[in-house]
Amino acid sequence: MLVLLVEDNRLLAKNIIHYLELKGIECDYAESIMQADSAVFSRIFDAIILDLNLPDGDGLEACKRWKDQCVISPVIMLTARSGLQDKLSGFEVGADDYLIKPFAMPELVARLKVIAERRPAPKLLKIGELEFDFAGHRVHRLGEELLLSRTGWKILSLLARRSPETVEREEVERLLWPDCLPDSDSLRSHMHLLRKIVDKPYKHHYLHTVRGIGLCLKVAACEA
Amino acid sequence: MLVLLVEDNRLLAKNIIHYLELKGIECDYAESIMQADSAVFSRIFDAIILDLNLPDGDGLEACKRWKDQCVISPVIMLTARSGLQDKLSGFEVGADDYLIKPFAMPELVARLKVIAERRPAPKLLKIGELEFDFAGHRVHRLGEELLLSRTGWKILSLLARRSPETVEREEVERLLWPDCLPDSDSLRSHMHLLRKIVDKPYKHHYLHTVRGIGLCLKVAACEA
DNA sequence: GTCAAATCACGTCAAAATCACGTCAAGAAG
DNA sequence: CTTCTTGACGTGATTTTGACGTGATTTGAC
Repeated sequence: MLVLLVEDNRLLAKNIIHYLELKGIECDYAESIMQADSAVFSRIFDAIILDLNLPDGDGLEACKRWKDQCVISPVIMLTARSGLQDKLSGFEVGADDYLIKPFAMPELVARLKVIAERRPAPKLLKIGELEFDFAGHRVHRLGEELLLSRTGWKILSLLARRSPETVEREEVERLLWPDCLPDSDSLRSHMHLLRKIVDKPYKHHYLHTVRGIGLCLKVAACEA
Repeated sequence: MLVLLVEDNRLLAKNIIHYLELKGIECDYAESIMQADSAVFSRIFDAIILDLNLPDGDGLEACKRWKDQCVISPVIMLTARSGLQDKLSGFEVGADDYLIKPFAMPELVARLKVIAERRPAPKLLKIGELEFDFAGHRVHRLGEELLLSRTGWKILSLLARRSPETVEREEVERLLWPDCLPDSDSLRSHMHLLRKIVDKPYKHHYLHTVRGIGLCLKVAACEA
């Protein structure tokens, strides 16, 4: 089991990580929302432990954003906010469980196990004629499956999660080549390949280039 | 949504039922374990609210029995027993959530909604011609038992639990070698062995490779 | 201000390099 | 003995690279 711990209190974090590892649970660690974002979108966790008071923003917002963007991993909120309204806000933005500080480690582990083993049924995201299944890593257009390469899927799913926002070129490149951006501009080729599969065979085009900015995936105005 | 409320305090029960119905949640009612048993085995509930102190026995035992007998409805325990050990016992026997009395109705509803949407972790599972017995660590295909190695079982059961999701290669490897991922790619060999037993002797193939992503086990489109 | 040249961002394509995977067999570990 | 690991090989898919064309945008001299 692999969990992501998002917690800015380093001492507490260290204790949690240590305890989880004793219990055979592997643990990635983020101490800010920014760090958490890049972790969440780069791999799938069996669960995310989310503190709500973070230096660079509110955990509630982050959780809502993740759920809106079809992040599958279940989220357990870990916080000192103990009011009923606080809890309800947590569940409102998609939390799978809510544990109040101070808490007992064994209870955290018990709840982690429950939410990790019983995942929510995968939801499908529809954008026009496109239908995304993030859990199955598949896309369909008008019922037909689009056979994408690994890179093609990565690009398209990022754009879908952000749709109809425009995603900056650089961000797409960071997703594809996290270590070092390529000297040449091979993203162009990938977009070409992607378009050939996603848009070319169909009437309407969903992949758009915003010159000088980046890329976006959205329903064409004329179609809507 | 249909829930089963198991609670011997009639006044509290009436309040809960009333509140749930306000929220559009249908509610069956049992005031003893005996009544609960007959309800649980006669229909499938989206969730079961289970009080632990009942006139004819302990809720913990009932819960354990249900889970042992593959009742898939999630159970939320509702009790005055607030000790850590009580909670752990609850999760131990398969509870999906644990709420301490006194509680706020809106929180109960929020938690009900979360657990009702989750996919259950069954002990028996059928996927096409395959039949899994997770407790007994056995698989049958068309009635014949498949004799798997320890590793083979681990891989296949993970894929089955997640079916029809695609499980990332890395996650399968983490399951097999929790400590350190192997330098060489021996998962390929295991898949080869596994396919020889699971798929090769039969017409339809269930094990699929999603190139660049991972593996999945599912009923082929053409078969359905 | 305006016009043309230079520059830039992008689409297109194909060849080459690389990678992921299925297959198998021999050896190691239990 | 069975099971697991390793490594080698072949194949086809994927990714990268670089070259070329086009139209937009900037630049700078007039």
